[in-house]
Amino acid sequence: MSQTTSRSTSQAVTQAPDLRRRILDASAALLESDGLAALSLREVARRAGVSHQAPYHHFKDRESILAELVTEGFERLAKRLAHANDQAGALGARGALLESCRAYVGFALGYPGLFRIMCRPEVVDLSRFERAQAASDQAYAELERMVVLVHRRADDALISQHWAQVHGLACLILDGGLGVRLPGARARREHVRQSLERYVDTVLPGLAMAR
Amino acid sequence: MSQTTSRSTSQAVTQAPDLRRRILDASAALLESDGLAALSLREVARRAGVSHQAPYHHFKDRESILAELVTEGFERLAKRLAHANDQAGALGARGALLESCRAYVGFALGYPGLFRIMCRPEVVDLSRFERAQAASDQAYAELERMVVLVHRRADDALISQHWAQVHGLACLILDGGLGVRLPGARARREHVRQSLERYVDTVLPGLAMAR
DNA sequence: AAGTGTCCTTGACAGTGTCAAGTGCCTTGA
DNA sequence: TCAAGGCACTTGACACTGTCAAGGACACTT
Repeated sequence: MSQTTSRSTSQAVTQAPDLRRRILDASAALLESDGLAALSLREVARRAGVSHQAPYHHFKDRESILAELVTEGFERLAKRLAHANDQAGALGARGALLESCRAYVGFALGYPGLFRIMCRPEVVDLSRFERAQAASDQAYAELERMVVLVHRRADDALISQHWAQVHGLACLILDGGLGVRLPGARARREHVRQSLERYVDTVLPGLAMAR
Repeated sequence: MSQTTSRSTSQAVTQAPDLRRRILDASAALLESDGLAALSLREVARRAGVSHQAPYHHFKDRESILAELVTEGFERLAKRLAHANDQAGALGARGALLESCRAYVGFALGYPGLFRIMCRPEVVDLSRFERAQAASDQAYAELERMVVLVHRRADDALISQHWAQVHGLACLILDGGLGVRLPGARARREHVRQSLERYVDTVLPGLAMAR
């Protein structure tokens, strides 16, 4: 009991300062390694080395844990998109747009398990979680900023078109038929590169020639 | 025995000729009304008026039931896409492309529960179900046919771009932030119309002016 | 020293998917 | 006509899940 209860061993220091954080980390790890179906509260508790009820002291229910992961995911995504936007001065509109697309798809392919629950309302209902919704809105705002940057105006249909393009590509590679048709990470990356460049050249035909 | 078995009550005639079909129908209904989370084999069996193990005589497991629904879904989607392609002669490339996009998104919005499981590999792994995979390939082939029809060549990046556009729009309205930002079926339909027209005019700028 | 709140444990319950075994009815073969 | 066998389904059990309820150890206040 000296290990688990009294947090005085070096092991405890490295792995168990904050159970809440440990639960989130174990959940994220399980999500990426074994998928959503394998992510049960009890398994998470087991991996965190606590009883099956311990997580309930830090989260209301299973969905709340996933909502926290989703929130962090949207925040990271928003940051990446913002970074791309900020490079518009250095890279120009075309370069920044391409960078933004890469950021979105790259995030999805980098954290497939996380990205999936970020867009599955039956898993996490964003309207139930204010912070998650806010983080999602923040990511949307960055997409909008990019569209304004490129097209010089904010048009809902334009934003949708842009968002759908990157989101669709991400989903299709992750979950849809494109992933099956592109075996290997290298083939995927190459395909993403080509598809995104073609997209950028489609919406910015003028800039395409000048590059 | 005049009917299938000796369930000779009038009720049986109307509701119980084929348990396999009844299970599929109950599953589909549950999927659309209460969502995937509510779709349990036992609830389906209850609604079909049989014991919780009866479905296992017709399907290997839960995933097999969903795979059958997914198969039928892809077949219906492929048929709709084929119909749009076939109208290219009458409507021209632009009209047919628009019709194809509408078919895809319309299908997704018309059967949201079904469309979701069609693109969730953690729910139904297509590679496990030959017929489902074939139906999916059939739908892909129709998308490819449309791209060839419009661009006069088959280019993987072009197909991805097109597919991502319609798929992304469907997913975002169904599951992502776009649905939240578009309350009401009317607003959604209008938004879809605008986004798709803008997309079509983007990939076919020449035809856009001549319309 | 007593009380109080925090963090965690143990125990229980209903619900799930699935395996194993049993039951009633229809068809078939002689 | 009647026994044999198979088909369609039922009953029962198991391990697993999320969640509710209650208890128990410990630190802090007063």
